[in-house]
Amino acid sequence: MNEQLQPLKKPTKTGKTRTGTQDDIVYAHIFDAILEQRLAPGTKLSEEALGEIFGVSRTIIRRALSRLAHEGVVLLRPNRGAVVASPSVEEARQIFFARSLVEKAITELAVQHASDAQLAELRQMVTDERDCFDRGDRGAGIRLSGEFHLRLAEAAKNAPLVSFQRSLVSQTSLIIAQYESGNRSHCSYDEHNELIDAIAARDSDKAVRLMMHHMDHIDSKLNLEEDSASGDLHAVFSHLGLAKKKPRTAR
Amino acid sequence: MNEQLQPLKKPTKTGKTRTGTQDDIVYAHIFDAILEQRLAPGTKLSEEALGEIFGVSRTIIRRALSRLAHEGVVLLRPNRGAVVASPSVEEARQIFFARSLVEKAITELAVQHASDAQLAELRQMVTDERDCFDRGDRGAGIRLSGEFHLRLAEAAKNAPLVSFQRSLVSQTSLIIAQYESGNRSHCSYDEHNELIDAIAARDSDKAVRLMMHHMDHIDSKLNLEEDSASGDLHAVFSHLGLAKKKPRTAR
DNA sequence: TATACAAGAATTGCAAACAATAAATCGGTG
DNA sequence: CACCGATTTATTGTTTGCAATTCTTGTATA
Repeated sequence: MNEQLQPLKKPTKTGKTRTGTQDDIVYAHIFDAILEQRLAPGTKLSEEALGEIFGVSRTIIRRALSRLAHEGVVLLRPNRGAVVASPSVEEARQIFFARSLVEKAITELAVQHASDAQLAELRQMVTDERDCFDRGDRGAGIRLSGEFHLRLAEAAKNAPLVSFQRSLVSQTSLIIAQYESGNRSHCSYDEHNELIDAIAARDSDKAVRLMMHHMDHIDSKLNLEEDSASGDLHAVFSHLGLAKKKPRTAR
Repeated sequence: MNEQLQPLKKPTKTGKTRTGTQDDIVYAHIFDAILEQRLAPGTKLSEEALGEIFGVSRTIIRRALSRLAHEGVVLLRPNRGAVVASPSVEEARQIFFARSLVEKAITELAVQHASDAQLAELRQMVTDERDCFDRGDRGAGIRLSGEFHLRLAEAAKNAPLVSFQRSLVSQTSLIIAQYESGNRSHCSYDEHNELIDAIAARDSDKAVRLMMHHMDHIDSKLNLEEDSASGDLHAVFSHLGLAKKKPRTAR
């Protein structure tokens, strides 16, 4: 009577077998679902529904949602529940700016501090990433691409930057899933490999240059110029210019 | 019977009258107490005790502690409760590195985007800060000094950076409270004023130079070289050299 | 005397019940 | 027929109680 449908294993395909607390497991499941776009931006995340799905109480769900909100992939409106975040173009720009800043610093630090073991692990991740795209699993590919940057941050050995990077990568993945233009060739694993080479050679200038180019590359793949179809109805129909102003002149 | 001892007003002396949800109120109270060093690093934060103090349930306390843990001012150990964080020297270095990075970017952005109203508000904050130090309220001074940098980040108009800055400023305040050397003349409100002048003049180079100097100044006021008294008993008494090695040679 | 073990106490983790708030539907009215 | 308001419903916010884990302290033994 106490047994769950399934004792809630973590879904990550990356070999993370760490069987964390329920909290972490639910968090990871929702997180992955969002980043793999199985949960579209704007989707409402009902506490009760999620609790039933995962076989846990709302307390757990609530905490997981709180963590996700902290990372910016979930929007938590008071008394109105949680929805999958849908970054606006302006927010996307801000995130990219911050991320470029952080990636530059991380690259410089990684050149100084990355161990050979960490570099080997990064290479393995690039391989996994390529496999995903070859297999056609675009969602997992995007997620692994993000995890690559997160691991690189860990190699930089600066805890606050890692934490910030985690948030930025999550949101970036969301943006990519939301704004990426048609061609799916954003798969940048070769750029990742070049980057590892430069870091392994301890060539700071080259590594930074590659990273910046990589960022520009990702950015250029998105169509952030005009608002693509968003959930904002007002924005969608604003060009019609037939907004019904409330007839009451003063109140 | 439902009435509280005091309906939990926010403690901030900065005029933030926004009466948020209970969650926010408790969060702000603990936050300020830590930053003003009324709660020393290492202090255990019992959920039940705090709940009784604030007149709310453990649930609220728990959430507040979770937020504080996210910002790094509280350490949340599973099944072991929460304690006020006590950053190590290495952690302090990492935080300062990240913060210098972020402050530089924020300064550049603030030069571009800060409105006159925001600059006026910043000047007011510096005045308040000076008043605090004149009044001898060191704790509040440290906190206001941090809030100045947070407001400056808001003037930069980049939400992710603001969020990160909030975390960094909190931890920096904790570090200052923990590691500041004797002389209390760290009060850097004049440097803050100079900084505002440069930003108001839209002189990016000068503003950045002043900010970097300001960071170095704060850094130099700390004695991060040797571990000062921490909660680690082993470290405190290590010089005595009478550590009892466990007699068992192998096990 | 020091170590190992065990029982007790205290504290956190979790879940279900209760209360409050916002959305939605239905009915009334100009 | 459109618009405004009250009731109903659904969902979130909060409290309380129970279960599980950990820390402490006391006791026995080598």
